[in-house]
Amino acid sequence: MRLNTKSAFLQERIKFEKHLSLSGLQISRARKIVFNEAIRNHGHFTSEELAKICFNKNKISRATVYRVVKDLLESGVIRETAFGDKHHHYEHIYDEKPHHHAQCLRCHEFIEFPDMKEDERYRPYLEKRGFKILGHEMHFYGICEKCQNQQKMK
Amino acid sequence: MRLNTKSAFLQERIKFEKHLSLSGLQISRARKIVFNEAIRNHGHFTSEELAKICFNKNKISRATVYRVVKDLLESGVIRETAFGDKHHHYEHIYDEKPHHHAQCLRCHEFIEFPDMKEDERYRPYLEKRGFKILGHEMHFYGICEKCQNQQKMK
DNA sequence: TCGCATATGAGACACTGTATCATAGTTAAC
DNA sequence: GTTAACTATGATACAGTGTCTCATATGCGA
Repeated sequence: MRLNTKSAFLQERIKFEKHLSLSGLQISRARKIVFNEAIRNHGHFTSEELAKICFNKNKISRATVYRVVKDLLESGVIRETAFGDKHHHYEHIYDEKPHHHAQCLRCHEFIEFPDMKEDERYRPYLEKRGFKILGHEMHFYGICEKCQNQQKMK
Repeated sequence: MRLNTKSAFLQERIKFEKHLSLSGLQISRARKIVFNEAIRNHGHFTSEELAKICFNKNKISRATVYRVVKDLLESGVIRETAFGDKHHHYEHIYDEKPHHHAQCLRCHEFIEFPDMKEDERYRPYLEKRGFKILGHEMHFYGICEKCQNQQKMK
């Protein structure tokens, strides 16, 4: 964990609250709780998982959690990771180094690798078309080392 | 459209049929029809859209289309685009220039932009870890121009 | 504190993708 | 061409995810 963890957390909260007020939304109890649980979670999570946690701890309803997840996404506090199964996966950005994912088509395991800022060359193209970029992900797919070896053994 | 369109189409069909026979699957009427409709479609499509087309034209049932889409995926004729709304999106690979996608979080519309080969710098990193890369996609998300304007009008 | 706009919870709902199973179609051997 | 064995199909039911509705509760500016 980095030294600036506390202030990074605060920055995220400020980012979120700023987004809310700019959008005419309230800083309600439910939004605070869902925000905290999303930040507390240090892996990937789905809306359903977050909803279960928030309901068990604080009786926040499923519908509300789904609604707040959208706010978190739009504020840039969490991002959607580009997975292929039928759930939406998210991860928070706070205290994380920018990274991308490579996924094995057989075992569906992930490899994370650092962001090398290669996206910068794409930005002008999208911004010229009026697209407001909130995030990006480089998504590789293929076969991981383990699965390649298993195939050889057959 | 490129000059080699016809032969490229044939190659795709051979690729598909080869996959089927290697997997012990039959080259049935339904599989031929779904293959043709997937190739005919020159944008993104979801299983549901494909199912509607195949049912209206040829009375192929929804369940069958979903099953054939899996075959098409595994044979490499179509690929899943790494997207986040609740449908799976596919596009066929035949006759397409490499490109990536940006998606609006509100209206879910896509912008396509050309591949600038920025992924090349990531390859050594993944290959060093034994990951066999079969493809990649750069995925941007944000708010499109139209949706930004709609927010302002409120 | 009051009044109004926004948020919430509970449940119903729509939709996607999968499973089941009886029937139909395909293939290969003869 | 027939037959037998296997695979594919269609119809339907089902589970799970995410959205919508609406009555009630809460937050916020005056």
